[in-house]
Amino acid sequence: MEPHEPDLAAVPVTAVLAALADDVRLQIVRALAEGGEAACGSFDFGVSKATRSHHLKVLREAGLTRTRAAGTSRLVRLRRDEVDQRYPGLLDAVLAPRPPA
Amino acid sequence: MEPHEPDLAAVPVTAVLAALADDVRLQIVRALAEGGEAACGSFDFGVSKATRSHHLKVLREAGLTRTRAAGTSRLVRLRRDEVDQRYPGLLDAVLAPRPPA
DNA sequence: GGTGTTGTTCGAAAGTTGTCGAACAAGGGT
DNA sequence: ACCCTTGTTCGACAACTTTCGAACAACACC
Repeated sequence: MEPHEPDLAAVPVTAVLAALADDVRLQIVRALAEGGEAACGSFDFGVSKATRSHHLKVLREAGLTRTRAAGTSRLVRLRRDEVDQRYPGLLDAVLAPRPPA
Repeated sequence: MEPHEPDLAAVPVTAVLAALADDVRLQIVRALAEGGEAACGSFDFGVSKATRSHHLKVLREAGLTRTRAAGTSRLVRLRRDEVDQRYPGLLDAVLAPRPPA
């Protein structure tokens, strides 16, 4: 089955925000923003692979990432341009390094 | 008891995003961004007053709004400057009118 | 004091989410 | 063919969210 990667315009804002409103997922997005394309397995943030797979699905279905198969792996990348076009400044605001709490 | 209005720097990004990731709350924020200070009761988005009170609490505790008493009412306002300082572009990105889905 | 308006808090119900282990599927090696 | 690696899916469970009505608190006004 083809992965479900909706047009960003078809995803409600609240779904995009909800996708970003999780610590694990935010770390994944941060890693993708810095490192470009990466395999699912490279996101080891202390959760099981089932959980990781779930989070990647949430990001994908929120229109934030794309996934393509590559051998036994799957490579994930951020849909940066599209997100920036529809929500200019959002990723910058969310991912920017911030003064410590 | 004084309303709990944390310093924005003390609120995790994910909590801010989660606060915005709800339809009712986003409508409230939108109304505040356009109309300035407003009484709680002015946000009639088809939910009961108990629910409305809950959502305003979430926004307040995410550091997004301030509330002050005024007679029998409570006036709510967006902490726009502070939010813009800590998350430059976030509110603009989220509240901007968007091309229809 | 009593009455009405405005909000908050409580308790409960329904739904959603994050998490896991186990089972499964698809590829690449040897 | 066999196994190992990499991910996805399933079923379950706990925790959190959204929502409501009802009860309560605070204030204003007659």
